[in-house]
Amino acid sequence: MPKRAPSDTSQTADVRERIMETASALFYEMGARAVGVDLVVARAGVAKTSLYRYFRTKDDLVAAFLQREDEDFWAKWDSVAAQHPGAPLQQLEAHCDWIGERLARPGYRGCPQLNIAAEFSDETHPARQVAIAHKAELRARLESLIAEMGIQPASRAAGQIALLINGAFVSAQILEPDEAAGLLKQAVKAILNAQAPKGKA
Amino acid sequence: MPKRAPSDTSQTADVRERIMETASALFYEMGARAVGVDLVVARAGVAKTSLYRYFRTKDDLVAAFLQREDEDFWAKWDSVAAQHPGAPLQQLEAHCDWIGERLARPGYRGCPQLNIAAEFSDETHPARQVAIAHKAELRARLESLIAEMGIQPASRAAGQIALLINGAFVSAQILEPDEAAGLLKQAVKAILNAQAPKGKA
DNA sequence: TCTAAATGATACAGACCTGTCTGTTTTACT
DNA sequence: AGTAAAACAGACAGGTCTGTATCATTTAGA
Repeated sequence: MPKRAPSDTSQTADVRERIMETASALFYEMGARAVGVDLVVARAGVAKTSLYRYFRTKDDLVAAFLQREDEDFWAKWDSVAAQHPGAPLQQLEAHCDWIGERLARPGYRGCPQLNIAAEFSDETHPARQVAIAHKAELRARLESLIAEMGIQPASRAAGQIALLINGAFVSAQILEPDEAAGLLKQAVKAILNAQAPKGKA
Repeated sequence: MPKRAPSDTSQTADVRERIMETASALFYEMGARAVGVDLVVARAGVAKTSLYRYFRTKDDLVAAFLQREDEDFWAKWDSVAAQHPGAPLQQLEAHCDWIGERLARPGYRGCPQLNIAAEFSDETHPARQVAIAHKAELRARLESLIAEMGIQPASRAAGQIALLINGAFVSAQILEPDEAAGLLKQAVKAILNAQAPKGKA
């Protein structure tokens, strides 16, 4: 008596992919430490042996979750940037817009990278490496955008805006979420205007 | 054979206080979920029964930890503010200074309130209430400082600076820590100048 | 000094966790 | 159709966790 018809519809999805999706949702919603592998496999409708075939340990699964979030984030970033080619200021504003949009989503619970970094203090944890790389990448992308605007030193303004973005991530769940979006955008403008040699806001 | 002489020196400290101090250090350093009560009592040199006499559950101990951090934070805030009576701008700058100093301390691992909020997703968790109240208090204090400066609307600039401060907290452990301090201070100035009707930076 | 409260030491219950093992069933490919 | 890989199902080991129960010991006050 199989619990599900063998060639059921819609469950043709890769087993690995189903595990990833379920684990991602659970880890983000409840925190990685609060979610056991038994819950993941139960929710995913998958055997525990399958999980451990694709992921050596639970820590690896957590790292894979962050890696996936990282890729999704930059894919979105790239697609938004592509809508304003050669216009760094418009790009930055557009990024603030979609990021701000996410902050106001129901169930928003902060930046996954920051949350996992808060949960796992061990510097050598595989997921922490992903988080650090992610934040370095954010910093680098902001810096090149700002350099494109002709603002000097680009590193300083980029760092300030990185502070603002990370601050918006963590503040959205503590303060009113829809407020953070507006604050972020206004503050970014203020930072840019303060540093710009030729202010053309 | 008692492991410690009964009236030993320096251990006359309250049992409850010894538990609080040990738990605070461990929770902050490793994360509350990663620290078991057995580790706390072992480090504190205290019986588990004593812990459960003063704290009904571990969650209560976590909440007490955050409460204590909250009180220490505002005590420091008040003492710094008292050094610049009637000078809100100097106060805000001084706050940026000591906060920036903390970010660069060895072993800095972010804002305890934000870390615990990231670890415990349950909205009803007692510690989460403390964290939310703490961040609301930060926002309120910033707002009154900025209103004192004559900047309108105070709420907006306060929100932007709250974003910056929270961003500095979480970014310090990801980026270079001593950099965050400078970025914070510069960015706060930029925000103030952008909003001030009469800029006297 | 006597007594009551506080503390210590430790075992324990019950639950949960990660990761493995075994054996069966389903899928996919030839 | 036949075969090998993949997936399922479920038990299980070994550990950790929270919270309680038991009993000895120490402290503090009358």
